[in-house]
Amino acid sequence: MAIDRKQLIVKAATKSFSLFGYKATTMDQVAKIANVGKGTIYTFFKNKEELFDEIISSLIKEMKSEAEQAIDSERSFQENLHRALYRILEYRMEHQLTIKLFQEEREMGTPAVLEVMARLEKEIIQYIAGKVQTLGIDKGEIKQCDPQLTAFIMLKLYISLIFDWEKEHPPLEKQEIAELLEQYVFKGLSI
Amino acid sequence: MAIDRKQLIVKAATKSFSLFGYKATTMDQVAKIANVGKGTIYTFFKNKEELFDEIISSLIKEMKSEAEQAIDSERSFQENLHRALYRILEYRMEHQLTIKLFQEEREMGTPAVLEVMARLEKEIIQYIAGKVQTLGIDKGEIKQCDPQLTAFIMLKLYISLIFDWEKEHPPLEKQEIAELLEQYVFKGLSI
DNA sequence: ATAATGACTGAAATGTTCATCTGGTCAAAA
DNA sequence: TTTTGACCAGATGAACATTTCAGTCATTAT
Repeated sequence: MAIDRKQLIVKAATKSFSLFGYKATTMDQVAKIANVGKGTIYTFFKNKEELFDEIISSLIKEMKSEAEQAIDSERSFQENLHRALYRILEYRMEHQLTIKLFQEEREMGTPAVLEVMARLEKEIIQYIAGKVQTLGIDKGEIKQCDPQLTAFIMLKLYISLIFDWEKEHPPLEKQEIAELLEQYVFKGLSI
Repeated sequence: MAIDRKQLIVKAATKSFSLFGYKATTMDQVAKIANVGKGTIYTFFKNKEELFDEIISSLIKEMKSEAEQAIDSERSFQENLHRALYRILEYRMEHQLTIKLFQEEREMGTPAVLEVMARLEKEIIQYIAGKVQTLGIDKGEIKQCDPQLTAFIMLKLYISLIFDWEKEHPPLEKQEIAELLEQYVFKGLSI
């Protein structure tokens, strides 16, 4: 069977988006890296944005899978929530694609990138909200609360503590953040 | 005695910054509104940025004064913290100058504005941290905790709940935010 | 004397022009 | 039927021209 051209294209595009960002990646460039004609890309994807979206969907899937691996049914809900959130934000800090896109969002405000980053955040909150419901509320580990709002607050809190705090102060260790989560959120939520 | 030219200039500049933002305000414009020669401005202020800084210093003073008025020694620390923070963010939403500058920060990223907004945030955190120490810790109303970190978390939490949450959901009422503060932070801090 | 002024200056921002680039198409080739 | 790259219209940005503006200082007013 012939080589899987679609996969070649996706790989090439991922590489280029990671290296140069969304805007600075040209379809000619993607075609060249993938060793296909430019027209071929358009037999698999309606346009540049759809190609981008498909890559982001994979990214989201992988992030969820990473978070899922961080969860350990032997541990408490609180520990697991911390581990999942921390894993997600670590993932964001470790991967060239998310770093580049985050930078492009702040520095250039490319609309397609803004859109996609909003979707990413929404999906993370959705995922965390699910865990708050199933691991926290359903299992009786925490009080009744709005899972959406709780997930939203948790994510914002983590982003503030990891990314904003260190703009003016020495960065917080993973352990310190876990303790803050305990101190500020769980003492209020636990039964 | 002759008219107070310095005050005229400050008033004119405040008006222009509020209406057009920092970048779009010209010194000629300020001079014209103030009915003084442009050179006169430079007898009172070294440059445009120093004039801006003086106006921001007044703004900070007024914000603190507003917050101070919201605090009522009869009430609990928790209530007072909520009232002070909410008052500060209300102030930011109500005043043309802060609205305009916030917009200029996001949309244009004018360096002088970024700088000044960072100072504003720092001063708010400093102020709140002081209240956490004197009203909370010293009076024994809450546990020992890092006042800086607590103030930082509180402010970020409030900004998220007031400004970010409503990007995707119906806005939260003042009362709801107070309850979230109670639920997520105070249950963990109170003795 | 001192205080106030606004015409002036150079640097930086902005507008304009035009050649190049790029997302997307489609007729031809494989 | 699938793949391709030459082609097109609109977007982009480099190069240059023009305007704007923060800040100065010689002159004027008090």
